[in-house]
Amino acid sequence: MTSDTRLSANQNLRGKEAVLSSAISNFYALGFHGTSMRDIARDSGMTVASIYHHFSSKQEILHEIMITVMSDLMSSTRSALMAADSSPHAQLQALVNSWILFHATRQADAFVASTEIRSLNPSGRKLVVALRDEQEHMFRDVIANGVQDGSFKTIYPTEATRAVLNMGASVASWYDPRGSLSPSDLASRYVELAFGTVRDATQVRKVG
Amino acid sequence: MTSDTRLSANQNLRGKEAVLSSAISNFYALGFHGTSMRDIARDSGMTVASIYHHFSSKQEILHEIMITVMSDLMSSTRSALMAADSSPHAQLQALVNSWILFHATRQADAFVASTEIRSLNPSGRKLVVALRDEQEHMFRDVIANGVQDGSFKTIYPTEATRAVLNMGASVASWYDPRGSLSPSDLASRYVELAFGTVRDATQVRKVG
DNA sequence: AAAGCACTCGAACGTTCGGTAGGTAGTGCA
DNA sequence: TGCACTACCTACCGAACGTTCGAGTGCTTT
Repeated sequence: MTSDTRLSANQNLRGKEAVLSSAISNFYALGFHGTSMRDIARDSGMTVASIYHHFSSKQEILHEIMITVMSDLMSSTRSALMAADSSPHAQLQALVNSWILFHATRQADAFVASTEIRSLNPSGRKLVVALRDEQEHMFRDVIANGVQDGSFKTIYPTEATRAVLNMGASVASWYDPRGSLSPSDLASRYVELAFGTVRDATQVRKVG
Repeated sequence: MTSDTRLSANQNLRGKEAVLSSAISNFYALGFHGTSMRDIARDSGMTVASIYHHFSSKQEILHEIMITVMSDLMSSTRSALMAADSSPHAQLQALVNSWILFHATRQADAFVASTEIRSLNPSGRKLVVALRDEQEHMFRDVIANGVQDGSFKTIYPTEATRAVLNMGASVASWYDPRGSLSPSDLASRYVELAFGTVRDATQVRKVG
């Protein structure tokens, strides 16, 4: 019943999960290097020494967060893609929709995953960059297919891909869930923006 | 003549400028909290104590960098806007073009300015956020004008504005100047992407 | 020649950092 | 009852942190 108003919802978690939750909210607010083990300990209701029972280093905490979040993101978009029918239009819609939903509903996770890649050590970075590249390929392939079958008209598919990915990722840094726009409303707007960048002239053709 | 290959081009600078240059390349690579005063000192060819003759704190170094870069960015876009003719189409083109040129040619500056806002103390942050808001208004006004006079067809001008700003800002984090695409080539492609998000159907109309 | 000033330095300050040694309480199982 | 194991603790470590001090050094102005 009694709850102290802390950084975020780490209250009822125990052990590893409490550490991860606290670490994410601290990394989100202060960055990896701006967060101390004492910060993480305080918000997880543990001592620093206890954290080292679950993790061998601060770096390992970041590593686990990054891998988890990137994997979740990948499986979200992948399953959205598989649920969609095979037209490039439907596929891009599904991808962008799930991409925005993720970045709007798991803001801290997504923000940390995209900004703290440089704080990983070389081996961890290599792994995470590979995951990110795989993710980018998913979008690029769908857009390339759409260009090939004439669904999309863009002559810059590479830049369009990156633009779609980046405009969506930025959502994590400014979206305010207390505002009037729900995550799924936002997602449908970004689907339209994405179609704009690949010049899928939905609305224009609808009129004619 | 003799030059040691260091992090970047801080070699021939003296005093304050050497400190700022070194600080920017270090903040770019390691982040504000990941950079120590000793790092900055090493790459500026000074001792730590000497830095404190020019700046009262590490925080003040960041503050000066942020204000300078944001002001430069604002005056770049402002003068591009003033040089363009008054049509929303020409004005958005001018804005996006200068926006991308800035983020592609001054990558470290732009990246630090956009990622380290949270590392500023409250008063500095307030100031920088105000500059950023003013910058956003420049874009929003041009897009709003275009919607009003029928040049642009988007029904989500607010999201389109943010998308244009964010996809452009991300350029600083991935653009490789050694690649085949020059900053101005990249800029012209992003101009097209931006028109796509506001549904200015340039190419469609050109055909008819 | 002297005084003032901008600039730089080596050497340290107190504090906080990531991480560790060693112990205690509780649980499950033989 | 005794052993192994998980989960957590108090107390502490050496190293690195941002910052300061007092002492030069070399121009410029008088």
